[in-house]
Order: sequence, then structure tokens, then C-alpha cells
Amino acid sequence: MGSPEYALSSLDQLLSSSHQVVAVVTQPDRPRGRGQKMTYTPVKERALEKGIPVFQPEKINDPVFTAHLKALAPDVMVVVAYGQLLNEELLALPPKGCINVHASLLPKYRGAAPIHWAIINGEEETGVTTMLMDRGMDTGDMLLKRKVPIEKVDTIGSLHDKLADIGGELLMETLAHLEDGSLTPESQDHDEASYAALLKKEHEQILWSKNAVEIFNQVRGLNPWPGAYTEFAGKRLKIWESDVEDMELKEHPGLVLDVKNGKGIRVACGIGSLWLRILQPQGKRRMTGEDWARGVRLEKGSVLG
RNA sequence: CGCGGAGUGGAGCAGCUGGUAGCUCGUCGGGCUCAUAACCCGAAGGCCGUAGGUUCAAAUCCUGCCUCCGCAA
Repeated sequence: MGSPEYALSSLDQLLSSSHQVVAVVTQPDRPRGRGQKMTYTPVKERALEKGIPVFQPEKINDPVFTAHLKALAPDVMVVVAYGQLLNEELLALPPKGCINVHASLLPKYRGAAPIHWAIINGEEETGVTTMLMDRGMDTGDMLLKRKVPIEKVDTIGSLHDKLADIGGELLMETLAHLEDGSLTPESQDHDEASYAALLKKEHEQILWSKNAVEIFNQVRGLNPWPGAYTEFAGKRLKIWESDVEDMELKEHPGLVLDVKNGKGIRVACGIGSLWLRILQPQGKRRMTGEDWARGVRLEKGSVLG
């Protein structure tokens, strides 16, 4: 069970292993994107390619669907970023249990957007944890865990890909150990738990009063999706890449200090300043900071936000 | 038919109450300077996304099509 791209690596590794994938469960097709076209989840597309039966229940806990699953008699159920919580009956269905692959070092960053938040918060390492699921949101007993350092150049995109691959590998290991019974589930220290909430618009807006490093982390933590934004002349301006210039300066937050070819636009933060290298105005494509500055005739002394 | 923005010299934009195009940057050449991504002088480079229509005349008005993008999901 899974839906987004993050689950693909796990699915691929399962498919190319000796394990038999009897069915794939993913979120229902929804109209999305420009034009509201019905779209399949990445997991569904891959499953269709491979000829695996796909199920897309509106509500996974629907008794009718539970009966379907039961009929398939899976040894184990694997859940990777599926998007719905399973009830007791489902959790108890497979004899070997339900395994979840989560992109954080539990009990930290339980929830919907663990990778984003690890970067936004400036963490230096994160990882992947496999666990035996229970009723809660990522609260089950842990099986295997692997750490991954977060590099300064990592974005949500690059880290997501790394963690997806590692998630797949860890899943294979977990399944192998599960078969020979050589795993000891370890309960989570719930007092240490933290949650990575679903990203909302407010998390995407840049508050220039924050310090330069915080904004830098926010920018890369939201690249390539959904993007951190500020405003100028009443329009949204997404910031895709930035560089910390200094951590000393204290100027009016959002003030444009400089525009330089090869560097972008230097903007004052609460503490320090940032070069905005790549950005994207509403309705336009991505461009360098200096290109944009030329187009809008931006001058030193303008204020963003 | 979810809402909306945009396609103009290499780049980002202006021009769009119609009369064959301008700005900033870049590029090339020259100059200044100890030097420079700084400054000065000069040059090259555009059939204005595409197909048709209106008109004496369209980048500018109308229609179809293609492409890119933001929002919303």
C-alpha cells in the first residue's frame, strides 16, 4: 500500500525480489493539476505497468474492502506513504503483520511530511525506520532503522530520493529478517516523539524576520515542492535557491541590498542576509534573481514580502 | 470545459487607444585602469509562438491552434 513517488522504490524492490506481490492498494484517482485531469498515483501507474492488481478504496477500513483483502490472504502487508490509517481488523489480517516504512528516525518526525521538516528545521541527520504498525500515526514498534546525513546542498528533492531508495532497501532487509524471526521489535519512546505536520500555505511563506540560515533551510526544504514564496508588488514570488551571505547584518527584513550577476539578489533577513539565486514569479518560469530584477526594474531599497 | 498569467534580438522585460520595435543585462570590438565582474565609446543580433481574418497599414484589433507557467486540487 502506498501512493506517492516515495513509495516507488520500495515497490520496485519488492517486485524484483522473490516476494510475491498479490495486490497493490493506493489512493483513488483524483482530478488534479491544471485542467483537473484525472490522475493516477505513481504507485498505480507502476503497478499497472507490471500487471499487478490495483485496489483504490475510498476508505480502506470499509468492511467490504477488508473482505476483499482477506480473500487475497497476504502473508504481510507493507505500507509506504499510503495516506490512510488502517483499523484493528486490517492490522490483524496478515499473519506476519503490517510493516510500515517511514522516512525519519522515529520517534522523531512522525506524520505526513517528515523529510520536509527535517530540512526546514536544519537537522543534520535523518533516516528511515521500519516498524510494525499499530493504530496510531507512526507509533508502532520499530524494527530496523538507518541514519542518513543531511548535506547542506540537500533539498527535499535530493533527500527524498535518497530516503526512498534506502527505504526500499530497509524494507527488503526487514522482510528477510521477518521470515527468519531474527528481529526484535523495539517500542518507541513516546516522550521523545515529534510530529511533522502536513505542509500548509503558511509554512511556505518566507518571513524575512527570521534569520538567514532559517530561511535558507526553508527554501531548500521546500524545493522542488511546493516551494517557499515571498511577495513583491502584490504577486507571489517563489524562491528556489538561495545562499547565506552573512549572519551578522541587521537591516530591515526583506530589504534589497544588492543585485549582482552570478549571485542574484541580496536580501536582508532578521539576522544576516541571503542571496536569492533562482526564483520564479507567478505565471512565469524559473529564472535567476538578477534576470528577474532586470525585468521588474528592481532597485536597491525595494522591500520583499 | 476549475481559475488565471505569458509567448518580442542570447536572457529578463517595455511597447499593444494600429503606421515595420525600445530598455537593462549578456556577446563582440575599442578605450580607461596596477587591476576588475567597475567605468567610457562603438557594433552585431529580432520575418514580434503559429495559421488565418479585419485594414491603405498590425508586435499592436478579432478567431483557431501550439507551447510555457502560477493558483486550486
